[in-house]
Amino acid sequence: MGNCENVCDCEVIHCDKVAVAKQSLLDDDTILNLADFFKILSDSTRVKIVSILEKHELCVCDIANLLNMTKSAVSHQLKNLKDMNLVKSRKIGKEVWYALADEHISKIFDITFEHINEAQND
Amino acid sequence: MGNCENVCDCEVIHCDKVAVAKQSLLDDDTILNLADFFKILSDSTRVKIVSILEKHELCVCDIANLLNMTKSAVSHQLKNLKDMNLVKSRKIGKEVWYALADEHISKIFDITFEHINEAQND
DNA sequence: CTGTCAATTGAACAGATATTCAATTATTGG
DNA sequence: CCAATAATTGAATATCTGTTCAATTGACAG
Repeated sequence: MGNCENVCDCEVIHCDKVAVAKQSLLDDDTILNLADFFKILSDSTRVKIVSILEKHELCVCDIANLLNMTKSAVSHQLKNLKDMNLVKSRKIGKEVWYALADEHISKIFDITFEHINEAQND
Repeated sequence: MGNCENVCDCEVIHCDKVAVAKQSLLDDDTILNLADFFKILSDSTRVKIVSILEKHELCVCDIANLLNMTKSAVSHQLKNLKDMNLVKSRKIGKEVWYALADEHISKIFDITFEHINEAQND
């Protein structure tokens, strides 16, 4: 202890363990991509939208009615979801129909359910 | 169109589709649990911590050194992670060792990687 | 062309959140 | 008991984010 550089406000660290851990650190880009992906699912409104589009293709107005929200608020969130490649859209006349773009989301939701349910049994 | 109640600022919606979608809506509690779970992974610092603890049990000071952050900042985030049952801790003397509490996270990370990588090939 | 309506957009505001800083707690060794 | 130190805690601040509101765009019908 103390024979390796401390870059924070600690005096004693476990140098060998830290050195090993440092080698398997993910690069910043990967970390940021992961965080950004989870961030898009960190809001109730967006989770609702995704869980709906998982099963139904709907237009903005439909979703707004389902969630009892304004078109504007829904549209803003749909844009966020689209930017992150979670939903896709197709325009038909004046309406824009949205659907889920990726089947990974369903898997992630399922595993997350498992985690939540198990965590509650503690 | 127009023969079902509009609760938002839209005039025309697809009543039948909305009615069907309404039946399969997840309840608010479930939605909130999902969003809260993803929220905990929506921050770079916490993703880093989780990805480290995925492979190594470390104390607060070790993590702070690895991430070049203060103990305080790391401790705050570890508390958040622990509150959401993502990490567990054991105290040995003055040190507190943290480790991953749930193996679901690794699966979720893997699937998310797939999604990110595929999305980039568009 | 003109009016209507679904959808998007940008600015503004209110609420949430990550880090910092200072103070405190808990444990060990002398 | 006292000093040292790993860790936690709470308040404060700066930044980020979701919704609202008003204005605009784009497509269709007459």
